[in-house]
Amino acid sequence: MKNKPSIHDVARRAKVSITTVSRVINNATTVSAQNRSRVEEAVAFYKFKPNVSAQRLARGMNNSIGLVMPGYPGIFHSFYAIELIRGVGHACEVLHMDLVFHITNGFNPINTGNVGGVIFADVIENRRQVEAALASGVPCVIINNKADDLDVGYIAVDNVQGGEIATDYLVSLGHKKIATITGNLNTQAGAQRLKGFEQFLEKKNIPLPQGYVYQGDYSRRCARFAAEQFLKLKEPPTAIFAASDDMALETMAVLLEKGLKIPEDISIVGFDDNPACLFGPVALTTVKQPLFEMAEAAVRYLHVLITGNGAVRKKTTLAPELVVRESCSSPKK
Amino acid sequence: MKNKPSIHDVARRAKVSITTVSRVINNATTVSAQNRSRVEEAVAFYKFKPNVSAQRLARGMNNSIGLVMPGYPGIFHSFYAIELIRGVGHACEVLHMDLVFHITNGFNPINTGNVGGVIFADVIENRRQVEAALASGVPCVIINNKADDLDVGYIAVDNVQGGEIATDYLVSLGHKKIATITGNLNTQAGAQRLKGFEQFLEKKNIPLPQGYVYQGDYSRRCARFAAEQFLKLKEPPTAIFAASDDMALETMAVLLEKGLKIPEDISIVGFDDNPACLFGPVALTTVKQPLFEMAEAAVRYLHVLITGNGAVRKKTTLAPELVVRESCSSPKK
DNA sequence: CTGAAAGCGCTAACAA
DNA sequence: TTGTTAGCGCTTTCAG
Repeated sequence: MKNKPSIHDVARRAKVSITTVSRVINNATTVSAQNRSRVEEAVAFYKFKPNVSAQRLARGMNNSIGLVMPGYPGIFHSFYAIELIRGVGHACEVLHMDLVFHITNGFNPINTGNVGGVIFADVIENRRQVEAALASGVPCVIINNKADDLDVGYIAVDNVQGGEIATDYLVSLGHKKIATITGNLNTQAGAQRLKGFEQFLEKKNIPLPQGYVYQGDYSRRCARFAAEQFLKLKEPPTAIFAASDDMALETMAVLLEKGLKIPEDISIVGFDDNPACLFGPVALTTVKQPLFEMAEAAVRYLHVLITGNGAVRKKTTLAPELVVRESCSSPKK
Repeated sequence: MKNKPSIHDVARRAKVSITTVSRVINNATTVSAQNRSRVEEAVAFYKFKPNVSAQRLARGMNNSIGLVMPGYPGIFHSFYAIELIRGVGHACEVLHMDLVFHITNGFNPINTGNVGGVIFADVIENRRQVEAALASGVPCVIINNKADDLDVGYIAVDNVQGGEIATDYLVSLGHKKIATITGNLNTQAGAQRLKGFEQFLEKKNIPLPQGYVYQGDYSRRCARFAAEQFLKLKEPPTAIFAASDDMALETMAVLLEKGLKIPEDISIVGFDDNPACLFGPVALTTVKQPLFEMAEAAVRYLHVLITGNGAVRKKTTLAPELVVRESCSSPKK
């Protein structure tokens, strides 16, 4: 249980001042080659690692970013959340920032004093936390929620457009009876995908009968119920737009179990581009959203704000993209 | 962009010393009611939050824990990893510790100087990181890997036993032709579940024909291949033990597609107790391992080591448990 | 190119 | 119960 070596130990061994050691650590150019190599030797000798707390305190700045995610059940098993975590984690590693991870119930205020910036993975029931963070002065950015009423940067996918392109594709194939299984409508993504769907149908004068909109929550479970409901309708849909790939997959499973053929009997389009959908009986046609990239962009955004060098666009909207595979075709006559 | 209030501002407004403020912040009992309420008023007035870096520096101690996870592709989409993250996150929140999240490729040394303790979510290709962390003197704990050759605490499930109880159940049902789809055999869990499987079969003198062990990697993709292989055998198995629920699910899907009935034609047991397996056409019989609890236990373990109060058991092995549902029955005569 | 000295904001003896 | 006083380990002027 040895004491950790400090900058003083290194300085003593290298026979220089702690200032010089500090310079070497921070790659300052103003150190003679001789001193530099002596310091490096001493650093190696002691396996010296600077104390991050001391650095942060002295610099008055913090190179760690907080990722706050809503803690509602199931979110951590969604492709969405995982991709964000991966993207944020990866970008942090590249930029040598620490990722501190907060799960929030929406009530406990997260301690923003402790991080240099914070990413809100979504804003569902935690607006107050965003406001508190903003008020405290830490740089913030919101992912996947166009918070236009808040003075905060965001990086979001255009989910209305996502709903539209999925629907457009189905309509272009000739479908007139299109149902949807929505995501959790408390999430902006869920609400906007539905909006895109309804909006496009209206524009094309395609009716949306009662029972064609099943209010889901992104879970496989509800997709199962939804699919069963749709099948019981007197006029079952010939195509289904599911607001997540997980739900689309479960829908397909139900349909297959009932002996239906995909896409011959019924077409499905999902949302996410979850790689799990490449395998299985029928490769899923879906709407791809650049989750990983969004997450990375959020980290870079904060990095610029924290370090103060560079400029950023405050509000970024990314376009989703249709990925055509095998789960859709024209309806049978 | 106001400057953050410091303890001095609070002290000045409350007309006390900074020490008293510090005492209030840290819930010391030795503060008069009067002073306490004045400090509280001032804290509220300034919305004062202590600077965590300064606290850590002054205390010489760090209440944050690092979670190190291997970064190989796909891990973040596994039930296993997600449950660990959830468990660690939850426990950290309860204990007021920060969770700093490290994704590692096994090469970059993680900076342990920066956390009070570290949890290794598994030890696959990162033994050197564990050794480095240990050498640096930070408290460490390993989850789900019985690293008996390292002087470090661990909390692990008995995966050999897990493989045994799954096999035992199948054997007790009367099966003689049992195949397995293994996990990634580079993981201890994968190797040990296979060991339990083989060991039990040997004990019961049940032959294990060539082709009955498919070396998988926990992914759905390989489960699909495995299932197809098994079906092509001249003597297909009447039961399959899959080393993860994901693989079991995909196996069931393949079997169902081929027109087989579960469990009448073939029995399946999985591993994990992933809630996704409750739904679907046939509820999966599986081996439950307490992932969330393991993760929580790891955090508590470190918390004790870091704060120095309390005692801990250094090596903990948890027993897995069979969860019987509907995917197994006796083989047809 | 180098080092002395003054903090960063807070905690923890130690006295009072 | 309170305040004074040293640091915690590092960065950063500012002289030299």
